[in-house]
Amino acid sequence: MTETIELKRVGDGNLRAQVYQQIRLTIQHGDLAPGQKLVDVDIAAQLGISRMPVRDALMQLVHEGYLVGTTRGFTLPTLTATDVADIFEVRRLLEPRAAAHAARTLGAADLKTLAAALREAEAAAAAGDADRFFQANSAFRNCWLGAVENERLSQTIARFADHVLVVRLRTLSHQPTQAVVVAGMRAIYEAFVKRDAVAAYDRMTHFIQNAEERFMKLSPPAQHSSGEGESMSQRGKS
Amino acid sequence: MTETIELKRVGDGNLRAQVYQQIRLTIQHGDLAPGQKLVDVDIAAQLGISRMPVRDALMQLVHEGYLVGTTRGFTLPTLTATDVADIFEVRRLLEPRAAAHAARTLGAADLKTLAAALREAEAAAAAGDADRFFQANSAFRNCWLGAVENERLSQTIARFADHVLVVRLRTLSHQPTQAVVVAGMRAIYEAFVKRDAVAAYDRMTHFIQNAEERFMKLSPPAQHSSGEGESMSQRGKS
DNA sequence: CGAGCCAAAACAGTATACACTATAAACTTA
DNA sequence: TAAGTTTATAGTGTATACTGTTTTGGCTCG
Repeated sequence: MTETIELKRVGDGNLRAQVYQQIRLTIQHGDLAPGQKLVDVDIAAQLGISRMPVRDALMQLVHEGYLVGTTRGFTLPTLTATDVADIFEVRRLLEPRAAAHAARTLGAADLKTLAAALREAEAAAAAGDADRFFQANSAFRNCWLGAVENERLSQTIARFADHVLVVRLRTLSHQPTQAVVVAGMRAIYEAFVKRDAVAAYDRMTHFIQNAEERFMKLSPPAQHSSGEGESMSQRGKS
Repeated sequence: MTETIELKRVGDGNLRAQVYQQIRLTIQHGDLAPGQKLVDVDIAAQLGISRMPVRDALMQLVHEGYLVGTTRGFTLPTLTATDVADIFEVRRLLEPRAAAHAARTLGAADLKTLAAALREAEAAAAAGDADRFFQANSAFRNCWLGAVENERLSQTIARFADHVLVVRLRTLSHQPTQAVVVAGMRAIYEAFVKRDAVAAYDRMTHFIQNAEERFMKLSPPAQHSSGEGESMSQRGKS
């Protein structure tokens, strides 16, 4: 309402999928104010389509944890420290294994992409450009994750990583954190180049532990589930 | 069409959630023929409601992997050997850790429930009642999974376990398999009773490995993603 | 001046109707 | 008789309209 986000349809076929993609990219890019309300009818009007596809897309995003559906519009979830800890626990379990897989399956082209993303991240860190750094980081992760042959594994990781990434935008502006992240990326990259699955596993473990520590240290602590923060109230689950 | 499944609304709040629950239970219980087509308008007529809530529920189930949405109705996915292997890999990563958690947090009432489920499973196995065995198995799992304090972890596990469980119905009728499963349940239960997180971790690891082996050995092998089996063609994902 | 209540607006849930697409079956032709 | 084409039907995708609920703002009463 107060600040209409610009949305454009991305050609993909299904309207629902288009809207879904668009909103998700908007969220991932951080173009969404923390308290911003996403209202289906508004977005529909902005896109010149009806409410239904928008509504479907929003509900899918809610189900995936990108949004929370309150009684009054959809909005970004405010992750508590517990939420973040939970997500990082799952990531710790999954990502090292996935990295080990990737060490086996990454192609030469992928390694080139990773190298480019790594350089980009270093440049962005040196320039203090948080946004570029964020993008390079995502590119790096998407690349090696794409090489993991277990689709369910990589998709699950991508989802959970995205959840914290939304909040992590803040800590990623922090200069020392950027340095730590770059070092971790480089270590992982080198393991990939050597096709050393064990090293990839270990370094990814280390990387995630570091990321969590950094996050916990720097996060503006919306402490444990006090009555205020709405946290993640999943609805209608088993 | 040919065989209308009986559906009843379960009181929970909004229609979408009710329908979702109902269909999911139907799937989990195995009351759905492998080739059965789920058509929104049919279900809607059967429940005396409109298509929309049914459609939403079906799409949610598709997104969660319980169903696949073809151009002609929704149907059960036919998991290939690769699919099953992928799912078991994720389960191997997640469940031992979750079991270790549960060993710490399970209450006395929970242990009673687990003991009851275990006895029930043993009785069902002795009687050769595959259906009862299946139910007891689910009760056991849901109980300890409910005690895991990391919601995201337990929900992710529940989902993946359900996916193979649908297909596992077949192997679970096999007498020797039932014996193996019961032995595994008992081992895990005893670790829980002793509140031994390490033992719970190890035994769960062993249990899942066993389950996978059993499955692979007995499964009517819809082999690797040949052109025929439609497998899991997720639509509109990243 | 503050608190409680009532009314109106905003927004999600649900229903119905229409359009478009893909699949399958039937008919025609070679 | 077989193969290709066309048509019909089944089923999803999208739109619009309506209803119920919750929240917010204003008004009145204490």
